[in-house]
Amino acid sequence: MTKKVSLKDIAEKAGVSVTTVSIVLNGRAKDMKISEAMARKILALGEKMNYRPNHFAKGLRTGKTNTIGLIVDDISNYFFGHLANIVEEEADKLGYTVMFCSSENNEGKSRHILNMLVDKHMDGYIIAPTKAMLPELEKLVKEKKPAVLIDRYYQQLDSSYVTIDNVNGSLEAVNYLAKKGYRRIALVTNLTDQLQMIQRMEGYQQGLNQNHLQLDQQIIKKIPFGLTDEKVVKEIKDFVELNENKMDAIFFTSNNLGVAGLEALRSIEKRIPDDISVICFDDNDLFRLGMPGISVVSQPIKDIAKKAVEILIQQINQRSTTVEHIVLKTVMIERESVK
Amino acid sequence: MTKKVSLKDIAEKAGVSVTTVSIVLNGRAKDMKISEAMARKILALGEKMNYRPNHFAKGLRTGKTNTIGLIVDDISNYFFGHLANIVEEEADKLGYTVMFCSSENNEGKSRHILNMLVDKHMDGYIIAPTKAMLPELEKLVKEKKPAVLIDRYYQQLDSSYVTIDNVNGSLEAVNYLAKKGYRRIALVTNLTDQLQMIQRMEGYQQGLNQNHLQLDQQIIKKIPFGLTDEKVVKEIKDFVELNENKMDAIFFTSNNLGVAGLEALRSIEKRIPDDISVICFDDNDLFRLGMPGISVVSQPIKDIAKKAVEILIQQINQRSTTVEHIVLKTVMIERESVK
DNA sequence: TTGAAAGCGCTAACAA
DNA sequence: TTGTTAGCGCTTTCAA
Repeated sequence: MTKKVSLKDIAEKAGVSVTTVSIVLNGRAKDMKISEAMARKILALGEKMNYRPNHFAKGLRTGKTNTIGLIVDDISNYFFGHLANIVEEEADKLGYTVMFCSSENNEGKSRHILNMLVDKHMDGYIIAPTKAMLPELEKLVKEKKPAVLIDRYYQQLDSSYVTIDNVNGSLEAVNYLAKKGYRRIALVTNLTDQLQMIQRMEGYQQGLNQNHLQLDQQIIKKIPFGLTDEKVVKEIKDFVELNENKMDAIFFTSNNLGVAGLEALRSIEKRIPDDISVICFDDNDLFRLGMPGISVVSQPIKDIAKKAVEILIQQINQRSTTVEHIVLKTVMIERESVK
Repeated sequence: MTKKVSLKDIAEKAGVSVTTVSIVLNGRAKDMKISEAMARKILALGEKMNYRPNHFAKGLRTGKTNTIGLIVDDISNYFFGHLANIVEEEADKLGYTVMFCSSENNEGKSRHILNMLVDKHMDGYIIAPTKAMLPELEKLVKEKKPAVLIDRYYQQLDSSYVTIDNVNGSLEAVNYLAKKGYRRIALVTNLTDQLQMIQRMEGYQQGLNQNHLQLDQQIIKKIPFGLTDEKVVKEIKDFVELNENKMDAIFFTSNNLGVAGLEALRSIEKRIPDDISVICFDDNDLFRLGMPGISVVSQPIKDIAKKAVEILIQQINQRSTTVEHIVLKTVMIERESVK
């Protein structure tokens, strides 16, 4: 009862060799021309004895784990949490479980967790990459390990990825504000060289250009990663207070920044949209249901996740080496934060 | 370069046996009285050759995976996402990775994922249990596999758990409303026999009693699990519209219900707190920063997660069989949703 | 149509 | 202080 049932146990009971049992239990009875009767008997026995294959042994032989590794910035973040949810759901349908790690956008941890996952022989990886992972990622790519990047990618890395059109998303946001007559559109983003942020910044600049607005460094705030939530709020608060007469709208380039931004604005009693208008990259419950609702550039999270899993599993199964670059569209959702 | 380095490779290079290498690389050189020089040499070689132990082989021998399984309702949920984040962080500090699955409060999936995790030999489990898992859980407990339940537990299961004082949390919420003069406090909860919900219901009833209020089934709504978000909103909307003159406040017993509730109330243009007051079990960004802020009974998510990991790892390491029952306190946070 | 045997990489008992 | 060896449970030649 308590002892684990192995192939050998079944083989003994059935009076056959482990080989035969292995073949049958792996559904290759037909291929190997095992007799119907034998196959049925073994299958029944496996069922009855509640045989569960030993993944270690299997893995040791085959190198397969049926596990995919997921690395995100922070699983408690709205975007990544929802993404992880779909990834797990899709993976589960295909018989995979997922191991997740949060990089926390932290150099040390980034490197370390990817190594950890590689050591544990994931069959494939879905990764929101970090600069510190680059060497490891290059190794993965060189060894043709299945991997799909999400949210951002690195040009020098010849790897599949699924992202969104960040430039255009930002551009739309700025155009939208400009059309409403805003001329002094502030930007709150992260201090980083991660591509998605660079691109959102790029879209912002293009937007200003298209609308003949001057880029003003004074109303651009870049917040480093790794600060506590309170710190971020404080930074934004100080930034707005210092420059309030120089801005009439603020564009937050992420979920997190937007949430912190709302908190900051509230703390200095700025009313949205009366005192200042707000728009944000990424959606969440607060933006959707808070008063006022916050206009956003939303990402198709479900599609991103599904596509990433799809591509990854394809790579795993067929060892297809075609590198896929998927760029999905964002959707502007107008709410009440811009008047 | 591309070939994996094994103990044997190192042994050959060092001119010793694999045993010696194994011992040294596992940090047991001192115990086994391996000579300093030898140890240093092997260590250096391991480093240089970039040795990475094969987890399959190790697992096959030792049964250890250095992985813990985490089962939550839904990783994209605020409560569980934040919980998972801390679990992963704490586990990582101790050299463990975490495999997560969302049960989605779905019978079939519940059973299936627990089996999947067991098959993959997690060293331990942190589980928000579901009724469908009960047989499997009993087996786990009987076999003394390290496991800690969170959020809820089952009386018949002699297992460690970390929860909060749900009864008292609800009681405080009702008392708070009653003190403010509310007499017709509606309840929106889930149709389930999960303990945390039963207890929150219990606290609600006690609260009514203590304040000499009548329990009125008409203003109690129990929403089944598994509905789409839209469906939940619809249910709440209908419920409120049908009974609006019978209620002056609503108590939502979870995060999800609260969010859906706000959406429902907005859709029928009920103003909080002018038309109706609202209080919710669980906190989140929307409640904290939305206008108006929603008063909540908040859970100490960090403490729950940390405690769960702590207990679990203790069990894993010392195979301590002492079953621990931790019940943490909730904190009422007053905001503007009750006037 | 089935079986014997090797071996994946590691650890631990036992020997030396 | 170090080495020999068996074996964890499985898959896969190769042989029968």
